[in-house]
Amino acid sequence: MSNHPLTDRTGSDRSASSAAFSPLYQQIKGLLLQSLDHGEWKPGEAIPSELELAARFQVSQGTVRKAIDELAAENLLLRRQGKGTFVATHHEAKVRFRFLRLTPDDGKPPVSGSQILECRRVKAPADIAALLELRTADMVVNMRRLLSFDQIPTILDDIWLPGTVFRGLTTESLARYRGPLYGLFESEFGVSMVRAEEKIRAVAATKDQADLLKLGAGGPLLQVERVSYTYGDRPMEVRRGLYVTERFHYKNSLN
Amino acid sequence: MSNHPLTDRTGSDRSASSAAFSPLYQQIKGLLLQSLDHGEWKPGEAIPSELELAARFQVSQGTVRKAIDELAAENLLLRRQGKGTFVATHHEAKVRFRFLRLTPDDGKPPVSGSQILECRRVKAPADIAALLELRTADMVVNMRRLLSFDQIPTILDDIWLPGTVFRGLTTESLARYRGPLYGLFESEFGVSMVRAEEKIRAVAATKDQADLLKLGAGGPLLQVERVSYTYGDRPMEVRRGLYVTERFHYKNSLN
DNA sequence: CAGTGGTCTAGACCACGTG
DNA sequence: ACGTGGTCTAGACCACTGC
Repeated sequence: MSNHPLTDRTGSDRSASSAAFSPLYQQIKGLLLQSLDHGEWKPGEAIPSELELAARFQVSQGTVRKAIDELAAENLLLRRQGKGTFVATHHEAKVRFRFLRLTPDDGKPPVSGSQILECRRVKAPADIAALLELRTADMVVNMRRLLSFDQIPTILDDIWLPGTVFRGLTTESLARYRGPLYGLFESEFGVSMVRAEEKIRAVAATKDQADLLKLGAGGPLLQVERVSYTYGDRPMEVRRGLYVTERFHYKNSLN
Repeated sequence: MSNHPLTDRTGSDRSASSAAFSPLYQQIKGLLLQSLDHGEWKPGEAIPSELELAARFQVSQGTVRKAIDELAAENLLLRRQGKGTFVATHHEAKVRFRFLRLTPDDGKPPVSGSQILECRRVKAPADIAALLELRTADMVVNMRRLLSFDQIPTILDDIWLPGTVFRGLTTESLARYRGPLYGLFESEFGVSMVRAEEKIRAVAATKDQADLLKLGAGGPLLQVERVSYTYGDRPMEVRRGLYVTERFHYKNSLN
């Protein structure tokens, strides 16, 4: 059988063993990613069945399956036997802790509350601009909030978002919203967070931080700097969090 | 075609849709895990080819492949096209940072040094015994060490190991050894660390800790409590590390 | 050139969820 | 009863490694 019409994967017709070789299922995966990015299927919705996709891309079901397998392994898609394959969403109880790794020491799920301290539009500081791949002249949304668990102030977040994407994000709209922030980003701004990188340090609380977190000044805090990415590894959020780790800890698994 | 002879996967011959259903490839995976655990193939060695394993287990190559795929995804096996499939080992430069997530801020790989402070055999304290699934009467090896990067003291480790498994581990044998500790565990004690769970906190340094780490007392430290597991999720190490995060940070990826 | 893992296909049957 | 994803098989061919 000759090469698949999708693309000539090797560069010449009959396997010249040349530069870039991309398996068919990777190309399918790329096409699926594009459809997800373009919003052809929204978070929470089902994508077409494997057989439909196989017909659409003119490949076998097995090849589509392998592409979907990888996207499911990366948590972009969710397979449900008998029902279909669904676009991952942050509007789900079980997914709530995919990005928040702070866990109560005693395991009891806490009652959480959020207080918006500030939300304004400013010119991007140099470090934030670099992380978000913007120019320093570009506008960003800067928001600060205090999260409490069981009424105890626990997380102080300082969040930066690209201004052109997150127009209309205000203290009021934030205060009205109940649920995870990434759910709001999905529904209101069409931004799906797909992956994040965190850098973690121990720092001493400043006076201001200590006051907000009801702590002694100089007390130890876990500093978590996060950059979150949408489809295509485009950075969409910088978040600097300060965690009080007296009744909670940051949980991580190593494989 | 009737059920596979390995086990009757459904409980009755013709799919009674009953309690426990385990796919064939999961059973194969279990058998491979057993062989790994029993040391049939040692770390760094190649396991038999997919076709050989298929013949041995009387299944198709595709089924063996799927079992191996999962073990490779869990980093227990390592596939190398054209060469074979190998048992993962901690004796490898590229695997050195699978468990150590502390990374230099500037990205330059540091020169590392290790100093053994103490190594003794004691009765297991209650908390350690619980984590290692031992009785408090059982003996454990307790070792403390100081790791330096670029001559700067950076990590203070307090390590606990089950005494029956790690006989003959002494300050001298540790001092002689160059390389990652988990490599030593593999070669000398036949213990492969396969997975670990970490709980991370920010704490203030005590006087003793500050002295060893050349820090001001009360300074912030990253406290990392790790439990490491071998095959079969058997806990084999408890490690309490204190990290200085001035020039280094703990790196984590969220998916 | 032979052997290994990697890709792709086609088809059969199973388990799950929903009418 | 039907459609979905999940398992299993058999066979062909490709890419990589080493003799």
